[in-house]
Amino acid sequence: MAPTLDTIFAALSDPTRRAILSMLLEDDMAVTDVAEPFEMSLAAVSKHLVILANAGLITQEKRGRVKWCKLEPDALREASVWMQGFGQFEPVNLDAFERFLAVELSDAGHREEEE
Amino acid sequence: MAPTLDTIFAALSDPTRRAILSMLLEDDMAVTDVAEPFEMSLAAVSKHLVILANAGLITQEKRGRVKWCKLEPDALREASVWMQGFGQFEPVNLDAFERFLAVELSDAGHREEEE
DNA sequence: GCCATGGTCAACCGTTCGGTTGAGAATGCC
DNA sequence: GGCATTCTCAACCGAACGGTTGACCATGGC
Repeated sequence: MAPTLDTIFAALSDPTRRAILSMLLEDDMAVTDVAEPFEMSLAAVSKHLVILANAGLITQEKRGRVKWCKLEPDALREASVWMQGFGQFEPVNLDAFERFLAVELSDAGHREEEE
Repeated sequence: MAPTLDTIFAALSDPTRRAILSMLLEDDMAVTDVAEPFEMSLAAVSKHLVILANAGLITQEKRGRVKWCKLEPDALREASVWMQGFGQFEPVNLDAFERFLAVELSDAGHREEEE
């Protein structure tokens, strides 16, 4: 499948997949190792990895019986460029990034109601 | 509903909703006017607008019997900041932005197969 | 008051999504 | 060869998604 904005944003919309991307920031990993911290089956994680690969966000390379997963930030750039059109974002704010990453990893989604 | 990375990226994953955002770049619009160019019911577009509003990407304000939709780029900034962690993106490349926007608006998703 | 306009709600429908389980292919080890 | 390890495939399941239609409020114009 070809990466498109559809597939990229859809891939990013799932917290498990974003967590996987965060893990791959540190280093390349085998599928089994990616799956280890998650409370779901290996098959489920394998499917998530396929979705990330179809979106172009990772690549997978098989060496022996181990399949290595590698982050591919270029696809994110495509989506980022699209988003840039909507707000003249100021240059990267790494403080804010770490803040959001922390929220994300410690179970996001629990904020006050709005409207 | 509170905007989260989940809801923001999910909202952005649909081409109709991205097209709506592009339209709202130019000016605020009434729901009926937003719906006009799409080949789907008003109710369907209204649902899309609710999803965009829940993601914090737009706000809706009712004046008289007309409900005005307004782009809210701040939510995009949140997602953008998250993405920045994955690639040290160089400063905005507007040529690339226009290229992708053109692809998007002229019916995206028809590229060659990959792997 | 009456009617047209603007928009949402509720019910429904087919498809996709995120997960499970069980089987099985491919590789590495001894 | 035989067995454990790594990973995918296929079938299934319930929930969510993207759309429809029809009923229905609420507002504005006359």
